Order: sequence, then structure tokens, then C-alpha cells
Amino acid sequence: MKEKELRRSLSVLPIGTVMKLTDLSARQIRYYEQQGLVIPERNEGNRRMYSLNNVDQLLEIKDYLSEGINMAGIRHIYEQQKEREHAKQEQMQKSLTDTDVRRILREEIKAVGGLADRADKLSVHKKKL
Amino acid sequence: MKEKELRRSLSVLPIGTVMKLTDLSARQIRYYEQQGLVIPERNEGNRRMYSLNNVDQLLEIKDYLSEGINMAGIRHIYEQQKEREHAKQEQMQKSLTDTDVRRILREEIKAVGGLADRADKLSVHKKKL
DNA sequence: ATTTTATGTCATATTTTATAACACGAAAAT
DNA sequence: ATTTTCGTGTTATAAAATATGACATAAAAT
Repeated sequence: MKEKELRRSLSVLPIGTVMKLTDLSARQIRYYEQQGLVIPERNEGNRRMYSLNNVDQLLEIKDYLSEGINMAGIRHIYEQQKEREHAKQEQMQKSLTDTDVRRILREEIKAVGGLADRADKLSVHKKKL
Repeated sequence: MKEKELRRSLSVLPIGTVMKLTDLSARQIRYYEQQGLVIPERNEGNRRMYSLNNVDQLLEIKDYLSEGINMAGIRHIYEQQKEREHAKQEQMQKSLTDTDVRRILREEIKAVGGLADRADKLSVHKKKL
């Protein structure tokens, strides 16, 4: 599902479209950006270009606001989220090295298996042992 | 998967974005429209707004063109496609009425079952028959 | 009672898009 | 061998969309 993620993160929507999709005013969208919440990419002409993920985030912000949470609160939430993602990232990193360890172990086993094979070939002598 | 279809058919992309996504010039995109191939919606300000489906179709057209097929050919292909869709539509229609028929049959069976029930209730007399 | 927040509104500059026209090489038709 | 048609580029002009910054303000926080 990597392709889907890519699609959702492509900055292809002008602010006008985002306004309609979120039912937010340009003023609001720009203000949230100013507050460090949703920072869109810019095209060559300095126009803001949003992704579907950006839109989702804006809708999320709408929800938070309607729950009475203010900018600072929302900012905090996203910082927390980033932290969690960071932690997960580290976790991933760790588990990756774990699989590395497993791979190495497997290779060691394989090596041992090789020895076993040789032992098999020598097994004609087994009975003798 | 109705929601996905909706997403893909939402007219949210300005022509500039479509140009980048398809690597076609505005001239080309508009010409294909003029030729009846990809007709985008328009926003209140008469700007063309494209959907992801539109983009896919444009990419398809690019392929056809690179295969040497001309506008007329592509138009023909799409007309065929429409016909097929239409046929499928009719088929759907048909099979829907089929299920209707089945439903009706089921109801008839149920009705018969009702009679059967009554027959059961009368079955105390069965032996008499 | 002030100050801060979140948003509206307005003005100005820049960018993007629409439309129409002219051009032009390559392919097709005559 | 010409003439037409096709697909696209380019240019000019007008309208729409967007960016930025300033001023305004009701509601909330202090």
C-alpha cells in the first residue's frame, strides 16, 4: 500500500479546493498554517498546494476546535503524535536489527546444517560409532 | 468501495496540477477536451477542475497516442467502452429483475408454505384422508 | 479592564487559467 | 505533387484565484 500513501501525500490541491472540501475559509486555513499546524507545499508560483492528508488533518483540526480545544492544544496534540511516531520509528529501527539478528542466526544454522550434511555423508560410518 | 469511487471522481484538481501529473501541456489537455475525450467539470469561475479518474484517462490517452492511435480512434475506443458499460448496465438491470423474480418466487413459496402450515394444522385429519 | 485568540474583510500584487488566433511540421487525402 | 487535416506550440488579452498584510472585532483568557 505504498502507492496509496504516495497518492495521499501528493500536493495537488489548490486552496480553493481545500476550502470546499473542508468548509473552512482561506483565512482559517492560512491561520492554521501560521500556527504551525498544516504547512502545505508551494508550487513554483508560491501558491499553496495541499495533499489529501493535509485535508484530513484540517478536518481533524475542525473537530478539535469544535471540541473547544485551542490552537495551542492542537499543536500539543500533534507534537505528541510526532513523538509517538518518532518512538515507533525507533522501535522499527530496533526490530529491524532484531530481524538482522535472526537472519544472522539463520545463516549460522545453515552453516551448522552444512556440517550436519557432511555428518550425514559420513553416516555410513554411523553404525560403526 | 463506493467511497473510493467517489474520491476518484471528485473534481478537485486544477489544470496546472493535471499538467504535472500527466506531463501534458495545457494545450494538449484542452485539445483532447475539444475532441470530446476528457471533459472536466468547471468551477464557479469557469476553471476546469479534474478528478483522478480524469487524470487516469488522460494518461490512457497518452498511451494510445504513443501507440499511433489518433483522436478519432481514441474517441471510437471510448464510444465502444460506453456501449459496453451500457450493455453491462442493462445486464445489471436484467439480473436485478431476475433477483426480483427470485424474491417473488420465494414469497410465493412462503405463501404456499403458509398453506402447507394450514394443511399441517389440518393434518390431524390426515390419517383420515 | 485589558489582552489574546480566532476569524472576517479589504486592498494590492502576482499567478493561474480561459479563450481565441496564428503558425507549422508531419501525416493524410486529393 | 499539392492541398488538407491533425496535433501542438506560441502569443495576446481578460478574468479568476491566490498571497500578503493591514485593520476590525467578538469571545475568551488573564
